[in-house]
Amino acid sequence: MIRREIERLLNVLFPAEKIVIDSVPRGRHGDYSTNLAFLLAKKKHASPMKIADEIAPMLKSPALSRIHVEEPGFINFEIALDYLLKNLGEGKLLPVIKDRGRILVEFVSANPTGPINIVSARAAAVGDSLVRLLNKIGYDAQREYYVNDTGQQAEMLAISVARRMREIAGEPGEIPEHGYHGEYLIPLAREIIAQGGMENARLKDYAVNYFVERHRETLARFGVVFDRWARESAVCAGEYPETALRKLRAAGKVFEQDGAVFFRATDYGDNRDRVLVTTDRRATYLLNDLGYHLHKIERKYDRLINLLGPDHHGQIKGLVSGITAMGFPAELLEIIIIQHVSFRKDGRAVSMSKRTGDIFTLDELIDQVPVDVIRFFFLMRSCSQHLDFDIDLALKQTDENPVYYVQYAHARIMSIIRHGRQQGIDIDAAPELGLIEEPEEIDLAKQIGRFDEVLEDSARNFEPYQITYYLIDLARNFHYFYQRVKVVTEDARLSRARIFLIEQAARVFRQGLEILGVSCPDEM
RNA sequence: GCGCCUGUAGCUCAAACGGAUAGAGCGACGGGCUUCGAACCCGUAGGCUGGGGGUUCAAUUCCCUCCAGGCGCGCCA
Repeated sequence: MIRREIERLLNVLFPAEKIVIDSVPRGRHGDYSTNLAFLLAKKKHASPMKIADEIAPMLKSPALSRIHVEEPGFINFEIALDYLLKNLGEGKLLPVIKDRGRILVEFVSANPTGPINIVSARAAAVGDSLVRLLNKIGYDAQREYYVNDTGQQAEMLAISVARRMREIAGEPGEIPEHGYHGEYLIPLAREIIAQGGMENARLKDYAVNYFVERHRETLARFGVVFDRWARESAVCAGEYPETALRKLRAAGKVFEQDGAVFFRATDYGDNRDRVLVTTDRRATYLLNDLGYHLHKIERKYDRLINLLGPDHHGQIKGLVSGITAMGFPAELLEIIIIQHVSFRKDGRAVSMSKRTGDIFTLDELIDQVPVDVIRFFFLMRSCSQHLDFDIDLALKQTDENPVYYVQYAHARIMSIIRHGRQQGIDIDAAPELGLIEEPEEIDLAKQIGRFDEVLEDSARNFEPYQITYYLIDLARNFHYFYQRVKVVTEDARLSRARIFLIEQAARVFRQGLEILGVSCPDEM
């Protein structure tokens, strides 16, 4: 909340500059600093120090107690504690700005041909938290799941299931090489047999729906509920792919070659042109996907965000250039690649290939590790980082496990407040904020006041992990504070003021963990 | 071969848009409970940020190049 105040202050005076506000390194004076003097120095051909000295006296705000200049030209700002505490008291914790816009986040979208694997699970955690975050700060964000229920994959699924059914009946039958070999098809095959079997076309739909339902259940166990399950078949039925093709053709970006229809993706920097319609007149995945995105755009979102697995980065160029070619701004679509998860158990890497059937599914993971821990671990890394998931560490209920570290801080606060109440502290009385003056208290208050900045940054970068880091850091800060400052003492007024402070910390833990989709118990 | 991602302490990772002395956790070593929850806290050791060049007042961050690892390069999805 302070940073925004400084931004406002500087923007009024220097609206043309691209001002950066940083936090000041530890051991130096101040809380925030700006590079403004360096920017102006270049234009005015003066020394940054001189300019900083000129600007500093012009800056005045109730949010700032002190402004001073440091070599080689930084302007440092110190937070006015009374302003900070007063704002915390008024509940200004979240950077809520009304009507920021409508955002659609599409994620997981696992093919309905088998269980949800670990990379998709990570996407589920990230996507869900992203939506929670965006909604919390004033966007209208929704979760969407795209079901690829047409094309060769679905056919192959039906064939594989049929083979499994024959196998159960005692007839020999190999599953084709590109079919699905996983044993997870066996229960489905039995289910269909129990219903007296069914012809091929119905079997395909049945199998697809079976997995869509499994996915829905698994994700619900994981705490992720989608607002909408879009079907590729429905998109096709609505003739969206045809419309996409027409738009591309109108833009002059379509040509025919060897009996197939191509999109001139190379015009947009792709390394080759992409097939839209095959020689046997079938729409490719790209064309259907472009149609699907037309469908999204038609629903009037200000922003479309897609989370994709690392093996899909090859298709980004095609999709983005297609959207651009159809006449939509490239910024409309934001694609985030969620990098791989390598998974270790008993010091051994576990393979996740769907083809071999040696799969580590989200369900299996949830069976072994608490959902709180899984989600927290998935949100501890930037999406662009490969993630090492150590299941042995995840299972530890000790201080090594950061989830409990954060939850413990909150439980501890709630315990102190209970204790305070027992000691007769009037929790409902207005706190005298002026009594807060110990350095540990001030540090804690300042860090609490940064929550809104973390949410802003996190939302701008689409990286919920920044919140995770912040919460761990806040927990550390609180535990340190706790060790040095006694909250509940004989001094009732002081106790009340300190309880106010830790109440604010507890609020941040609750809000933050809620965004991560992790529980926040009062006792543990 | 082309494209994307990654390389920071023994291990796992931070450091948004270039900013000041590169920070945490785990592991190692040494301390701290008659006091609000020790699932906690404090201290010490540990770094040519993969190598080399460049741009800049300022580079872990941007550019070039090399090295190493991961992934992707179908008229599959």
